[in-house]
Amino acid sequence: MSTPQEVAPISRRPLHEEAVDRLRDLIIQGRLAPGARLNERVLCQQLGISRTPLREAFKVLATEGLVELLPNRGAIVAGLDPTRLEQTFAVMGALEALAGELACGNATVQQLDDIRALHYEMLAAHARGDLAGYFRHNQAIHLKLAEASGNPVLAHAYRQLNANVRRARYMANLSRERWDAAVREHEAILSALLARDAPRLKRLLAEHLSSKLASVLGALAERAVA
Amino acid sequence: MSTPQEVAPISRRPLHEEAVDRLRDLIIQGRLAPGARLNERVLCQQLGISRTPLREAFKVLATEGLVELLPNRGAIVAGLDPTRLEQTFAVMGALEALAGELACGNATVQQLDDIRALHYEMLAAHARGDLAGYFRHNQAIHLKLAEASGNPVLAHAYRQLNANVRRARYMANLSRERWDAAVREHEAILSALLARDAPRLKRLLAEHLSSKLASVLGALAERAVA
DNA sequence: CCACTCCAGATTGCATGCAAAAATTCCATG
DNA sequence: CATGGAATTTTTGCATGCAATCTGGAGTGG
Repeated sequence: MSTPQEVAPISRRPLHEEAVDRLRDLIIQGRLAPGARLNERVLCQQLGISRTPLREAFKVLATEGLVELLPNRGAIVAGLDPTRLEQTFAVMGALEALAGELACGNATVQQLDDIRALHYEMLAAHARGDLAGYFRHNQAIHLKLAEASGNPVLAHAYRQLNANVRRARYMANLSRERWDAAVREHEAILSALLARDAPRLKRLLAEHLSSKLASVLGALAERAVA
Repeated sequence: MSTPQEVAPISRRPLHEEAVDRLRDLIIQGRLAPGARLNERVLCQQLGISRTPLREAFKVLATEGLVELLPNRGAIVAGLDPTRLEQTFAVMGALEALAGELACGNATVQQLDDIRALHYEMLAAHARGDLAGYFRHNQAIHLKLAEASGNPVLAHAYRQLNANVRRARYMANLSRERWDAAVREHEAILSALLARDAPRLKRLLAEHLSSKLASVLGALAERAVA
């Protein structure tokens, strides 16, 4: 067996990839608000690149559903209405259920250990009241779970949908109660995963997702009023 | 209710979109074989466009998983190995199950009628022995089912994964037996959908997909040997 | 006061140019 | 004859230029 990844680690990334990652982060973090116009010249200067790679990045982000391309009128950050968010959660639910089921059968011990480690780091962030750190580790856990399914197609689809969920997350401030509850849910999820108890894991993941949706929608509604 | 689509039908599409569609069709139909190098200059001439929109199309197709970008070395058509295909089918299964369930609840009478009409057109193609026409209507039915879920996010994810399945379909010649069986399966699926019997529909869709996978894998293996 | 037209500036879509990287050819050498 | 490597050609990555389109506003007529 060869090691195809290791042979060429010294490679400068193309500018358009860098641009995609930078812009995606900006959108997810809400620093580029939904509906905001993406002026090519301005972004070119801010990113220090020319229009060609930037426009390529727009096309990629449009395919991912994070920006909307208006022909002859440029690009805007895609909107994020509650309806669309609910629809996204419904699909995420189906994917996460499958991921959990497969992970119970396919996850390596190494992967379970990784997830366990991330779980404790997440608990640490929670104890510290470090919301950003909590989000980061939380995301990492869910992503690792998708990867532990052993199905890269599934993991890829999950990651792509997840971008819009993360966006909502950044907008919606977590209440302390909901935060504590989420941590408890994660405890149960981890325990089911480590026991490789697929039916229980699927149920817990569905409940967790449903609580998350309710929380995000609630916070989003508050923000809409304010 | 307004008719937002009707207001601006007279719009020339951007060249890069046209290029994406053309290239995607070429890849799905196998006219651009897996692993084939995509030379920019050659394709520019064939499509009659310049390199800029073509390169933008490459980025989009790479995000869709149909082409692979090799930094500084151009683009190639993504490979299509049986493992990856199985993984894709697993995800499709989860999505189709959800789509079927939602469609039973949400499909409009109009949508059901559309699907029924497509079904009979598919039967006509089958009777005629018109394989291409059969595939086309078959695809349309599955896509309409995803749309009838009322969840556009789901429909979009389904469509994207479907590209690679269609690719395999084009490569794998259907046996007469399998073709007849598929038609019978579709009869049952349609009946369950019209009865809005979600549990039965989900089961039938899963069986149908599983048969399809077996058929495609079998044909692919034969081709690999030959 | 409103609506409508037309013009100037700004912005996008696409083509092309140029430098860097890769592929290929060709020749020299063991 | 195989092999290594340097020069040449090809190809890619990015920047920029130009034409088409859009936006905003001033001016005119209703």
